[in-house]
Amino acid sequence: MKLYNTLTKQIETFIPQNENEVTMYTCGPTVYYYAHIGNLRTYISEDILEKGLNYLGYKVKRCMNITDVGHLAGDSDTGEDKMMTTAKKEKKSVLEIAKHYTNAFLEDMEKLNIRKPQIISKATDNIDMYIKMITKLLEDGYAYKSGGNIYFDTTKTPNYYQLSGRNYEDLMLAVRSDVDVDTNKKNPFDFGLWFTNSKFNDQELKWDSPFGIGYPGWHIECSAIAISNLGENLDIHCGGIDNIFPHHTNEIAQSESYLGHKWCNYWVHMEFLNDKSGKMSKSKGDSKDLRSLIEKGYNPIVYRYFCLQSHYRKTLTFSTEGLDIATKSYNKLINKIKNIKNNPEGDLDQKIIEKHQNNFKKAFENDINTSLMITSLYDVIKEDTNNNTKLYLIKDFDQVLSLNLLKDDEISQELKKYIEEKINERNIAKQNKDYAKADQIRDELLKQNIIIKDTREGTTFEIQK
RNA sequence: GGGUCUAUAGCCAAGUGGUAAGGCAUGGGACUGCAACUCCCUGAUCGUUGGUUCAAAUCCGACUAGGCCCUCCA
Repeated sequence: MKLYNTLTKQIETFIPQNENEVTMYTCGPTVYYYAHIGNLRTYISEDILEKGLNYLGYKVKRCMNITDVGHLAGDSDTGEDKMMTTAKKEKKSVLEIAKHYTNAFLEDMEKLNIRKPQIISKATDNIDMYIKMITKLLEDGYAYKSGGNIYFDTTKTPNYYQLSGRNYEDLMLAVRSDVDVDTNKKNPFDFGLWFTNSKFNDQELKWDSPFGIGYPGWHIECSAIAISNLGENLDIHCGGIDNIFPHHTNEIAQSESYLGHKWCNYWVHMEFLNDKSGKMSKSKGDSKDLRSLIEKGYNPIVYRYFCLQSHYRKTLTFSTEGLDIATKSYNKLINKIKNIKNNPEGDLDQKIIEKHQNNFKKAFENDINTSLMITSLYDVIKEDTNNNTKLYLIKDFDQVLSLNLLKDDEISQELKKYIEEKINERNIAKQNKDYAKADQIRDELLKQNIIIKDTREGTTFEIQK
């Protein structure tokens, strides 16, 4: 298995610390609004990574956080807490907001066939661990108290800039003039671990701690949740590419300072979903969430298919045209599979099976080459072999792809009977050359999203989703 | 401005030194009462430009364009 590692900027052979089990941490959402489809692209890629590793025979222990403590909402220092902003707007408590959008997030995951991570942990459930870590970091001299807050001293970690590929001087040059400097910090890139004295006085959730009543900084959460759930040595840490700096950089600094040794071996970052103008994001105000796609009639699984055609380390341009094309392509694919499914025959050909499984594996092992994985699915469909062998392989691949390739349309007996009667009626009309009536029946069914198909074997139907 | 990534046909893309996979779309044909479905056929010398090499889309340099990060964001 080859994976691109942001830490070394190279494609490396993946070797987990335990032979058969992989620990995987994936940064989760901040639940102040519906997840953006760009966020969801990242989770789809992570899902493929997890299932692909399963396919190769690894057990995967995956953990994800849910951020339900606030982060700043605005770009400037007038910004307020995101969770607070929504809470005020919707006249609910911060926790009610968090609960609502956490559930919505889990529903989105389910609709996209993303497996729920084995461990999901809320930021607000881990305060004790933050306190434990911060206490030790203070004791060991990695952190300091200033102006009522606790900060991490970035000059204490020699490899602070490795992940981001920057250095102190570059960052100094890059300091933006429109953000006020926090005068409590010793060094400009130090970051807060615990705040009791925020510039923003509207943080709703606060906890008691040895450092005073306050709330945790933005980075300690992931470190603490990862370490307490997955142990001191992590195999893979995933997240969106924008997390490289500062979030993951800071995670490494605080985690390794706390642990006293290297923490995570492989850092895997997912590229963005853009539109023609560039990055799509919640803060940009274009609220492209999965719900709005479904309202427009798109199948969530088509969005998954759309994402899988591309590669996780390449920006993908989102457009409705692109999604329309993906819809056609996906429907065609499903149709082809249906034809195979309707004519099961033959004994499994182990040689063929092995050949295609190897191709599929190779595609995955090549830094998660999902578009090649899809290609190998098409290769199976085109292969000169019996249908049962094809079905076996399609089912096998779909364990990873999760595109509902073999899912049956759930249809009630009454509906089926009704449609069959209508088809029968139409065929009689056709025999009598009463095409007006035949077309009328076809249109009538179409209005109910039922599509009629005249094949050589007879007339079949399909329910449009 | 600094860092970093990307650049293959209309779109998504494979390709990791030996003369460009695949999917969708387009056009043509078969099938059909018409249509849809299905099937067959159909397209690019790889951003530009130098260089290395017997040989480059593939390696190196320059340039151009674009994305992302540098502020919470997948």
